Amino acid sequence: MLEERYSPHAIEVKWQKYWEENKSFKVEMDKDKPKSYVLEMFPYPSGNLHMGHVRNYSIGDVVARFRTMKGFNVLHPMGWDSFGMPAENAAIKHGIPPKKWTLENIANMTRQQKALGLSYDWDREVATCKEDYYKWTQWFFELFYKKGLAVKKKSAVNWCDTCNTVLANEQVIDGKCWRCDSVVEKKDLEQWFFKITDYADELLKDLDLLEGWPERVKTMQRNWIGRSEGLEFSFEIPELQEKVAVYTTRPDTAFGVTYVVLAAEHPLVEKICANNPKAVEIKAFCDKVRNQSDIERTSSESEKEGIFTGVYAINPFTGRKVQIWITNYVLYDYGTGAVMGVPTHDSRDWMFADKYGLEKIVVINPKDKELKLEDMTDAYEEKEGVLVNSGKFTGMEMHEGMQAIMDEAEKMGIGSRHVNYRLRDWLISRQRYWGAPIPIIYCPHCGEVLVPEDQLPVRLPEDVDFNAGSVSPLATSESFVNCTCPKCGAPAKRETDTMDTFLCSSWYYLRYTDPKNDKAPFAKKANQYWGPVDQYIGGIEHAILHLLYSRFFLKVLRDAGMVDYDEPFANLLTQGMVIKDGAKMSKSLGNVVSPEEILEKYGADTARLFIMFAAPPERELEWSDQGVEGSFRFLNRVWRIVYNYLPQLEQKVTSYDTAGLTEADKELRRVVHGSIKKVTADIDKRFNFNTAISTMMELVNALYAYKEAKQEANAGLVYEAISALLRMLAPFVPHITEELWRGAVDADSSVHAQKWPEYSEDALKVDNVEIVLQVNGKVRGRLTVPAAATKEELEKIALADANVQTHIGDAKVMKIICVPGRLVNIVAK
RNA sequence: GCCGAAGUGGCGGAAUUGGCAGACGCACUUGACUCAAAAUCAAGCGUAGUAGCCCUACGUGCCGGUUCGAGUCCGGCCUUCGGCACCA
Repeated sequence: MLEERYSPHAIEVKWQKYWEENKSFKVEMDKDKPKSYVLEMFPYPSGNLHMGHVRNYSIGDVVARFRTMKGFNVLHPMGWDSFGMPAENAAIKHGIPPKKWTLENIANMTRQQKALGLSYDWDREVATCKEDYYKWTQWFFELFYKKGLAVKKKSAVNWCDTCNTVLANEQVIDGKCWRCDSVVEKKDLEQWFFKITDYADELLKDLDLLEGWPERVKTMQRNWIGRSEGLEFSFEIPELQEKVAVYTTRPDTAFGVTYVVLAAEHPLVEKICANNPKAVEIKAFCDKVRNQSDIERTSSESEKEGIFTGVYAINPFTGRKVQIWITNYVLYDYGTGAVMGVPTHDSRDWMFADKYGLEKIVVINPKDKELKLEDMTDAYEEKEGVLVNSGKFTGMEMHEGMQAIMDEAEKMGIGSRHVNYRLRDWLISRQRYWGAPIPIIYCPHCGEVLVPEDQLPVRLPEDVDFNAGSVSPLATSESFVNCTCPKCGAPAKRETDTMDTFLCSSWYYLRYTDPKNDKAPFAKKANQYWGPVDQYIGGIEHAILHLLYSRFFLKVLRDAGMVDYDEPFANLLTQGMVIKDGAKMSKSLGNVVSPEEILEKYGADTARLFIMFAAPPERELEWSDQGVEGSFRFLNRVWRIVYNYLPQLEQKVTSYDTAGLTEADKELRRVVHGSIKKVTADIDKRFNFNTAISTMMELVNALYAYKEAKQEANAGLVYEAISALLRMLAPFVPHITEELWRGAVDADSSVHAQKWPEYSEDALKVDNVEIVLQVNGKVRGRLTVPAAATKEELEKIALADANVQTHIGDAKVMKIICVPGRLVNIVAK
């Protein structure tokens, strides 16, 4: 029996319990049904859900429930990205073991998620910190290792002193640590890398396949990968009997080279210093540059500095002797770590040449004029022009010259065409405790040895000192470090670093397809059925990090034959932030609204409805307490109208005779079917949940208007309207619709097990339409005409209109434009 | 500097293919109900002119263009947000 008043808490608890006990959202493979894999980015178990989570999960839940009703077999799982620093910090600060802290947080956040009424298959839950998960993370490390994609190498890496660990390039934002904002230092260390650069070209190219991704995210990834094409060629250094290779994207300016610059770390520096009277000075300069932080070094505003080495190189194209300099503005780890200096056509070189009085030669002229050095105030960098002062290439158009000079370099054997990427290899080792240990053993005889597969997982020890400093806390556990070599049995030592948590999250979406498998990370069959993710939903902050790493991971697995598609996420929706008073919710601003507080006051359905209604999903969402109030009001309105129509619904009349409908009936029927058409398209094609909801509000308004109409309600029509309304609202507000469905439509079935409603074209038809009368494009009147009116009839009616005639006045009618069903426009002069 | 997204009432936002700008909601105003208030139901609500309706003019960041007709298309700017940036 349906209560007269809507009381959210009682019904929400009731249906949540029912769904849980009945495992209502459990799914299995079913070859007879089309599948859909809907996934929200799994959270870090920080302890409490925030509004961003609620938004993320509400969007996912609407999509999942909608597709289920549309007949898809929907995979909609949830899990935990549960390794990471906060757990370790809790251990350091409060002495709570990371595992305990993490599991308690997971328990609390799971409770909060369940209170939102989300349709997850909880049997598929994964947590990356659990042994049955990180065992496979380690297994993947071994796979990458065997394929030569996991390598240990020494290089200058990013070090965060606050977090006591190295960081990947992607985790350094503006020279600062992504997590704690401390300035990152460079350190020369031997570390484990994943060779993501091997896949740079494919990661770039395949972005074109991702039609269902936002342009913004693809652009960010393109920028990050940073592909450039150019020429790599060498200058001879006769006095050292050496060569120095440079990389340039402007080979057309090769005849304008007046000097060569090296990065301070360049290996030639040492040779240059041997028997060099300026050796002490040069070394001091290089030390100074190397000690600058990345921020100082790479800021384009900072002063360019350099020192002349006293050594010369020969430009292979001109035979000219040019000075070799060392500077702070050349990056050692991009290209060859050395650059040719062309002051006239590169503004950085211009500044440098000005400062140190180096020669300038014009080698490109704009198409229509001649450059004169004395008139120039900066380099000419435009991408069009004609070569001059360039030997046999003089007179060539710039792009033609570029190709010709590259051909020449290849012919001369001094260089070749080359592609460079900004993307660097992914540094995956971390000197931290709460992560998956790297499954490597160092043996004094055999060297680096993988832990045999049957000995995985390498378990995290518990007897560690979390304040170990610049080494991983794992190094303080004797029982962990000391082991025997799997190959020769000699005493050996374990690797003590753990893996970047982004590695754990690079494959979790695959585990969901087969979460309990203890023979493999997932069965190929399960993945063939469920994969790839059809709709991925998450924050834009992962545009590069997680989304790039996952794409890389999947391509490696594809090449290993484990999956047979190219991209992990076919469609991506990046939701906007939830803000209040114009700013991101934060403790320091005091503008945080906690989900629990809203749930307590209004219930989950109101919270979900408001979040879906207040803004389109990709945009920022401005929190409004009054808006929440409005959503609550709407749900009450829905409740009341259903309650009001109980007498009609109880007759169980489920059909009606279309011939016997009154005008009011027809109008309601038209709104019902029009709503079904629009709501379906808004959810399915456009993800415009806000307009879907506004359409349903209009439907509710129409039901109120129908109630006011001076006639008896048509029970069959009312049944159709209420039944469609509840089904369409069900993905958004699952509890209230379930209660109303069972109480007013069908006590024995769940609204969530129903088919999505369908509309009939026939019901959309109208007898009369209102058309707009225009004179010269301006609206001068409105008329209701039969929908079937012909062009000729419309023209006649339009010309007869009094106001239209006033506006035509004495002018002559030139022509009449008729858009049936919309307007008549009279062009008069 | 390069790349991307966006600019519409007091506010959040609609207008999907070039065809009535402002759907829906919030806020506000009024009426009904009530002793009263809340809740609810009904109505109004871009700006200006008009007591008021009708009506008229203006109105989607700015300037221009195409078109019978432009929030929407084209050219040129401005502003805001986001990404990359000494990447040769």
